Amino acid sequence: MFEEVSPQFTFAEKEKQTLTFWRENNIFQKSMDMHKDAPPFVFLEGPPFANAPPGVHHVLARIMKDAVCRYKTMTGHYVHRKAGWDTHGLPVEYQVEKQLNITNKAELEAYGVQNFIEKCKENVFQYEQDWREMTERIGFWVNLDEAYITLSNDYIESVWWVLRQAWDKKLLYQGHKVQPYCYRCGTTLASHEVALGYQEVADPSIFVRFPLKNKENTYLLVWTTTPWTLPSNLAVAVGEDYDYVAVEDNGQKLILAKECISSLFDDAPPEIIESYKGTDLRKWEYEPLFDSGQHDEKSHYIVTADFVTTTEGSGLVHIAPAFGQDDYDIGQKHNLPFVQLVGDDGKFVPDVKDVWAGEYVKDADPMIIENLDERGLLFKATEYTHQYPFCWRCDNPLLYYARESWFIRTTAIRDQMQQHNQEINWYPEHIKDGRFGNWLENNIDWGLSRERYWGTPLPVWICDDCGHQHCVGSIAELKEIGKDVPDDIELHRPYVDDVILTCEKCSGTMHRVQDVIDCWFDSGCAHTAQWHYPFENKELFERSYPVDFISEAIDQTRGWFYSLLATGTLLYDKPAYKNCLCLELILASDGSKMSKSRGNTVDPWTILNEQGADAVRWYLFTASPPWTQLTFQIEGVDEALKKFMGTLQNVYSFFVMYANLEQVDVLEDAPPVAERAILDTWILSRLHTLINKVRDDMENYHLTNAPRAIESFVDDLSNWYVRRSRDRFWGAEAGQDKQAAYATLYEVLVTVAKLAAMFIPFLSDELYRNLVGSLAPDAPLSVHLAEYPVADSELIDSVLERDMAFTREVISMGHAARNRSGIKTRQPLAEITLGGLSDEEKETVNRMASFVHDELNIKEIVFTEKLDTFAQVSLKPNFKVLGPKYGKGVQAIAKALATADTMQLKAELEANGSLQIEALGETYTLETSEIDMQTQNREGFFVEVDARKFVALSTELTHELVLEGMARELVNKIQNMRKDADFNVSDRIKLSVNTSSELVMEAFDTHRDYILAETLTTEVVESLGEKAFSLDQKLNGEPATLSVEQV
RNA sequence: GGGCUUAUAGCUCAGAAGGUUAGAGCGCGCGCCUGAUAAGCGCGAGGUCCCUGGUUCGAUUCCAGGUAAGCCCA
Repeated sequence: MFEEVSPQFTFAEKEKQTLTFWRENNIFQKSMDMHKDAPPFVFLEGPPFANAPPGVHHVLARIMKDAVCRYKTMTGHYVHRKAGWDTHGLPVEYQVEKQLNITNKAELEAYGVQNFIEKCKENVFQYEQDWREMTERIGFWVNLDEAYITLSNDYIESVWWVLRQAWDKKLLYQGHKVQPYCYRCGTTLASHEVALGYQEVADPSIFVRFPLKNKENTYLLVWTTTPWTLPSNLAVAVGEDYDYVAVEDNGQKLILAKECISSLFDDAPPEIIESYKGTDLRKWEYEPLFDSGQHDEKSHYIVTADFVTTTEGSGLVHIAPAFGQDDYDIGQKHNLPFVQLVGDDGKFVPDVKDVWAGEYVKDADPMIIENLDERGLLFKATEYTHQYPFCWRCDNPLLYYARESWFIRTTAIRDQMQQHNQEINWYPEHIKDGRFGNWLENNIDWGLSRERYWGTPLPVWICDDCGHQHCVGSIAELKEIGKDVPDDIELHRPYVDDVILTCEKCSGTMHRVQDVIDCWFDSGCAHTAQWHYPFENKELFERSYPVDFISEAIDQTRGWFYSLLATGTLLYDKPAYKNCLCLELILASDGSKMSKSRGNTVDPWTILNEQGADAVRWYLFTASPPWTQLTFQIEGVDEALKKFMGTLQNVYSFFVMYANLEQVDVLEDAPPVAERAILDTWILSRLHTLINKVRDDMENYHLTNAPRAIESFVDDLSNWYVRRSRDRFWGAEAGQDKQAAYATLYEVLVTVAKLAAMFIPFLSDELYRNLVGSLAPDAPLSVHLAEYPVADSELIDSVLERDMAFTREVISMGHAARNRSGIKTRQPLAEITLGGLSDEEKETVNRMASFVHDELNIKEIVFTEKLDTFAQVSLKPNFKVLGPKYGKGVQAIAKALATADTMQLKAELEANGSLQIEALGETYTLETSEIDMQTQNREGFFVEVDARKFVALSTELTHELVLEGMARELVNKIQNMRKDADFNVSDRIKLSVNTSSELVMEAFDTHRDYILAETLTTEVVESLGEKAFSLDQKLNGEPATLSVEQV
């Protein structure tokens, strides 16, 4: 006996019971342990931040990971699932600053770095409990208790080791990086913060004459909107392919882009004296406008650059490498000196001898403009309105500013990274050579350092005396060479800042650089640091690198996908991962981005509590491929629940209900498949085809096609197999066919539970445990400990599947014809006529005739060749065949066929196997295979026509048919009364029929046995007492009073 | 401004190595069935396959250029 399936339940409630079962029986752990010695499939969890509650997009990522890991487990792999947490970085610092009402570094230092760091540690795990609960509730199996945490000493030590490897390979260096910097807060800003603070402002827009060397009275006309950067000018950039001219202006020669003339000389166009290409100007030298100091490197000459435009300005761009990324890159490329005349405080340094020394740069703008004007170098000064970033905290304008930074020289390993990228399987594939490939191609060195507090400290110490630098690679080394290092040193600021080393060169005192590192470097070391390699777990690490599978959202191309690959390449010269499933964003139901500020986010808990985890999982798996954007619709979750899970649940409860009621032993006496009914062999064939399909999709990480195929199978199972087999389960006598039906449905349900286990782990397990656990106590406890199904090719009969599909198509057309005729299905009809079928198709219909009879309630199937009596016939060329053969002629043939006498051509074709037709003065001979015969609807609503066949209904009713229809009407009415009266399905009844209609009486007498059997009537009586359930009915228009009562 | 992606029915999505009647589910309308009831089934009405050019006998599909949306970068 199976456990009864109660009709009163919610999936969400049942899922909670399943969670308890898993927990109490350690199913997750067992599913890993049982494969301890199996080939490993290595999964690496991208560590989330737990300082905000999880959202639906996290649910998406987690179930994708889960499905792959579960699948791999069930197909016999050892899948270790270690969780991880990302913990360092600016977002945490800002949250803490906000809490403490700290607005700049000075306030923070005053509060105390140590206190601050302790607050950060608390903040990081603020929502850990939420994450744990969500993770468990959605059925994401990952081991949270052995999670790697990027703030742990072990993790940091491994990251230090990685940095040391880079150092030893000369890939870690100090340089400059242009960053948006707030002089008031004393900090650089991350890009997303910059995006917060754009405002429209008016800045000066000036055109300056730069006197050329060796060309008398000739000036470059240079544009800038930041006069304060002019003292740091070191070059002028032009566009390589632009046209430049020298024009005559008040006795001077000015050089500018030809296209800019009109915007700069509105009144009278000046005379053009000479013309050049951008490349011609290259290396021309000019006199510095201001004293920028003495340098070894050459400076103040023209270079070419691709960012120069002529839509604004003059086509000549002033370059100050200290203030702008483009400028900085130019400086690097041309080996310009580095001139930084502005200090951390946003003011000109005292070295500047001009009047603006010590002035805040923006305040110095007018002074500089005035100075240029006095010297006759100012051509034009106006204002320029544009978007400029301001500090989102203090509202001061940001300065783009080259700051001392530490870099990883990723450009040195770019070729290897590109090569490794080619070895990675990307899903979807276009990421490889698209977004990710492009990113690698344009790779620049990784700006690693952050002038902040909460992060992995950069383990570089510098000698105060001689400037010697040393990178520490382990705690042991730190203790060995550091002075008085506490035994339990914590590798965070401010604790490591206190460690002092002795310089090996000059015995001087070495202090650590103040920076921490980019937290993307932390998570990028996960493949190594999660094991505390190389200090521990050597073997484990070696077995786990590269990892088989990672999956995160697409924004990680520049984030984790990149950082893993970069560190992996740097350390081991191997790709860090083999398969990467790249997820897209989830949009809100209105198609816009989900964000807290818009208030259109979806709280996963609402859904988990109402519809449950399986429903939301199924929705996310099937709605669209995870790499396309999904517009999240709650209705979609409902649909998944009703459409798919409801259907599966119904089939399951149908099976359990009747198996228990009929006391069938499904495992005993199961007949060999070959001896089962055609429906059984058909559904088993479909099942095994499905197994192949699902496995194939899963091997290719297509997590959408697989469940979609399962859904379509379950639909067939319910709406064809069970529907057509219903009476085999409860009407038939015990015997081989009944056994076959039960055995088949049992096998199918158990297999579907296994097939779908990685998508709907809860419902699958419930089905499995009841169906298998009840009968086979030795079987695995849970579906998640079972082996994944393997297709038996012996059971696959593709011809049968095709034939069944064809039969259902014919039946569907029959339904349509019945609909048109308006005669309800309960009324039997004498015959249907089928036309346009090939001999093979006729044979198929004959073989499947019983389905057609039962579904359409007709007595006979007739075939006809006379298409034209029922449908309009037209002939068209088979374009696919004739197109390549005749080219242009094919259109003429089509025209000729359309205008010719169709019936005559058809006769010719049938007689000769070919026909002749004239088109464009040529005669073409066309074989049967080169012609498409198409049918269209002719008058009359009882015929259903598709492209090449039709189904016609005979609507004439004989007296016998009317009686039979009335008998079925009686059965229908009585069944409804049974239901209305709340009888059990197996209750036997007494029945009385009182009617003045002779037709009803005759039908009742004629079909008495049938009616009694269908309605479980054991006794027909004249009348029933008051207890009986009684109703006046109209039966096909005839009056009758029916009464029923339980025996 | 650059790169990548997407655009098919009211909504969510399939699809076609280019072939002349483009599919499904939901929703809507009509009907059926009910010994599966959080029911179920059938049928129907819904489409310039984003736009403009090009290649081709033939383009919604391939190419180019737009437009719109999203992400990333500047």
